[in-house]
Amino acid sequence: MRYKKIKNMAEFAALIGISRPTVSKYFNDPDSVRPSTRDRIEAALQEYDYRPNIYAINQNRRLTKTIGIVVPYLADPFFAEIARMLERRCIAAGYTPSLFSSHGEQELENNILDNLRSLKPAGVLLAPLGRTSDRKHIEAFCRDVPTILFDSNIEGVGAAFVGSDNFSFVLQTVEYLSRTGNVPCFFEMKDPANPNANKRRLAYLDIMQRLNLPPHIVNIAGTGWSFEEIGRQGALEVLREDALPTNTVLCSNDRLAIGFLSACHELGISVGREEGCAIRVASHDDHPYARYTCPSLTTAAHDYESVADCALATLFNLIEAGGNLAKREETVFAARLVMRDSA
Amino acid sequence: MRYKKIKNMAEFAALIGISRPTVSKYFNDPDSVRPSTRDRIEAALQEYDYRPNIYAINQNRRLTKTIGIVVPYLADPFFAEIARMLERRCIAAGYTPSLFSSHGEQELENNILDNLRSLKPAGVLLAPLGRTSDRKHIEAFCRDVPTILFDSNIEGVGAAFVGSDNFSFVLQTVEYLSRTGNVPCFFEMKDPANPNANKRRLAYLDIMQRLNLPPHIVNIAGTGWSFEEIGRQGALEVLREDALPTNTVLCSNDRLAIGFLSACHELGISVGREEGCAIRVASHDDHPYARYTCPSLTTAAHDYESVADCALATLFNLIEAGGNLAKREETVFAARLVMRDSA
DNA sequence: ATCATTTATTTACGCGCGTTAAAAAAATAT
DNA sequence: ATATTTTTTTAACGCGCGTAAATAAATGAT
Repeated sequence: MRYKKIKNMAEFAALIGISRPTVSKYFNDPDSVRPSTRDRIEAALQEYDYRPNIYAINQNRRLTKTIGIVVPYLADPFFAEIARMLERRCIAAGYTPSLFSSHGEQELENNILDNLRSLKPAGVLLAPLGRTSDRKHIEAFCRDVPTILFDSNIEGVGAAFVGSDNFSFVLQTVEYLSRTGNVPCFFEMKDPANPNANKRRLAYLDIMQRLNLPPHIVNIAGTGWSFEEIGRQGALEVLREDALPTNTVLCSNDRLAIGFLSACHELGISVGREEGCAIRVASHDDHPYARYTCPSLTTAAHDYESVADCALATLFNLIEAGGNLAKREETVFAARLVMRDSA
Repeated sequence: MRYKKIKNMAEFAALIGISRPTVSKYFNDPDSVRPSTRDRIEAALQEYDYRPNIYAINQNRRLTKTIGIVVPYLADPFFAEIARMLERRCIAAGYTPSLFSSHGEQELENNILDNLRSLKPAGVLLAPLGRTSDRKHIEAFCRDVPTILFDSNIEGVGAAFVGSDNFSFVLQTVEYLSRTGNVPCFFEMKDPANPNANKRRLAYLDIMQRLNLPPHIVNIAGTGWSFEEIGRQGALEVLREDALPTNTVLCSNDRLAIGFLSACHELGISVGREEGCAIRVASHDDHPYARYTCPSLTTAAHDYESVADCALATLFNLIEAGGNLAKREETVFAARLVMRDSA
């Protein structure tokens, strides 16, 4: 490869004696030019190292090949994992993903959407902050950019929603726990930052009522996204005061449960479903680390793969349909109970 | 706010009766226009909702306000955490961060750099794949874009390197372990994907020699980035065969250790520094979850904050200096031994 | 009121590319 | 060789903005 840096398409085209529009056509679709021309361009591409400026392309194309992905908190392994799957699928489909984290803040979420608008993405996969989102802002964004919501629904916003069925999560864990032992209490933050927490509490209350069981909610203090530490502190407090209403704990999510298990270990409380264990702990999400807690965590798993597949399939439909779907569909996937050793 | 969408700066300028170059000047630096003009623009900004297209800006400005951040694997909480810190600091400094994950693949790393070039970022913070990086490609990129390497060094590439001192990590753990009990063996993947693994093994061998202690390396199989599972499988095998050369295990990194602890729990092997425990396990990184393993993991901690601060400070210097530093400095931060319960 | 200074406007060009319409050239068919 | 079809070239404009130079207007000092 000769070292001669080429700064734009005109220069590259001149160098090989082909007109710029033809080269432009080639990059849009290599099959749209005559084979002999294609060969000359591709030979030159080996020789010199030129790549069209993707942002200049995006500025001009009606339909770009960029897909925006926005999650509320990327340092949460759950979102890191789903983002990873989405990115890989985008790349496989010939798109360029662009990933953003709102870091749990409304202002950042708004900024990210404003910047995304400039990017003119073909479509956007947005997992909103949820309760703390700026609904109007997101609505305005969705009017301009084909957007699929995932993980956390905002009624009527975006062209579709794909996520997990919180009711199914709680139904399976509650049903399993109460069938195999004592009735679970529900362990959660009083003022949770993550979007699905409220739905899970409501599901818990609803299910307990249906099963004609007494609900017990254990609210712990704490704000922000450090769920493990919040769970641990909350658990230490509750356990020390012996304030647990039952010996079976259902945590709102796995990160709280990780903190809970850590607290139990510190206090020498044995956790598990086996004979002789003091308490059972279960949870929701099947967080990437749930397999590696001690004891391993019994939890209701997201169908990560299906959510990722469906979200992207829906987005591609939306893009092909020119940005509008006949009706706003909400697709939710049921949980899969993963029985491990903690309950 | 009136609903009237404004598509570009010219339209916005016309609407308020100010020339476009003046509006452009305002967005570059609000203080560069007369207060009365500034007020009119800002009043209009309340009224209508217009934001300049950041990618069009980047195409034209010599110095953009974008900073690229590239990490080898974002679903690894270590990288997620350092990326989070870097992003927040960029935003605080008035820059727009753009985050990318190489997903452990050379081809993706190369693509990301190619796209970043189009973005014309003011600077880039790159944590390369390391051994599996395409050195020439990264070198070529660094010639065009002011780049600071972090986490994993590539000799002579980039304007500077900021990271952690692997030798210091291993020195502290080995010293501590051998002082307080048996000599540690070194538990690692035979063919590790993460960049710092080799340096840690070499440091271990070096330190053991200096201390005149017999080195033992336990190599386990496995490829890819699922370190917890690899560590768990490896540990199960080694423990079942009773092939551990000593009762003290030093894992190359915390993720392997998490898997190791999980295996111990499965096999009913007690881990800890207390009397009566069968083995001790220590590790390196102070992974966000190291605090929550059972028992909590004794490890050598990265100085995340200092690495993030220094990497950005160096990058800002580089940017101010116009893209060239007098000499290529390598800054490494020492580890901090975090004594918890596992060793 | 006059002159000097600061700030704003006009005009025009550039960034790197997409896109279109008309004209020219090349390939294919007859 | 001629007519027909396909492909490429030429020329020109647009995207949304930065920037520079020349000119005009507003401000401040005297």
